[in-house]
Amino acid sequence: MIDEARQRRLEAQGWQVGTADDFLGLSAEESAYVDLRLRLSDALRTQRQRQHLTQVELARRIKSSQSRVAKMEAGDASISLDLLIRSLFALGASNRDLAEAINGASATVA
Amino acid sequence: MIDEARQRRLEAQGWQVGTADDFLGLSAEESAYVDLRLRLSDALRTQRQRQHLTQVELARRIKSSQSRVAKMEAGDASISLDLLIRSLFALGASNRDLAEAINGASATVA
DNA sequence: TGAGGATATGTCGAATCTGACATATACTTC
DNA sequence: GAAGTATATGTCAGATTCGACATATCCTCA
Repeated sequence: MIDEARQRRLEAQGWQVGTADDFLGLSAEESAYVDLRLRLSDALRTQRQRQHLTQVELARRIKSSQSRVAKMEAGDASISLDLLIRSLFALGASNRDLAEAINGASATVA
Repeated sequence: MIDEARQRRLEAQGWQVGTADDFLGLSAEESAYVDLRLRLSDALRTQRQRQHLTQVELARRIKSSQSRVAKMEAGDASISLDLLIRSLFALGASNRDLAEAINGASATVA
């Protein structure tokens, strides 16, 4: 079942999903927001790997740490959209690239 | 001169631009980031007005305050992309809408 | 003129996010 | 299986962003 896998991934990333408001109870805004984060996470990892950079190298470039980069790519809840988007720009992404990452292929799990 | 007007707007919004690194010295990442914020600000105001909502009403909807909404629309530096994007979603924006706001008409001043 | 609604600006303590670091796990290559 | 390299996870103090509130400015209409 798709939703189970997705819920597991979301919960692993620190989203409170399973309690009072069951997963399917996420409001449209909430799920749009979470989905956006996953898309950007994926885009970040893809771009970094495409450029043959290690997490350490990217971290240095954005004046952050390897652990932050790992968390960005994992979709960790402690990472802001600001940091994700700044990082994509640091990898040379344009507005067009960003728009494509947001609007392109689904970030859905499984 | 375009850049003067833009610099004034940026400085008014709290970006440190005029000191050591002159405006034209903003790195590609920095100006992409600032430009993105302006685009989202504009999109937010446009969408709010299109829906005939006051700042107070939007604030209530996103569980924030009128002053935050005003600052969002002003491109104030104390506002995160997270809040801006969450607000757009709260106004019913889709990923496609968001992508268009990011990739569409320039947010350049004057 | 002035009352009322909408928006702008400044400030605050609380909440969230940050970089850094330590440490763990995973995968090669020897 | 040790050493080396890459990535993942947990924690923390300091920085940033938050909602809320007070207050100011700007319109419009009577």
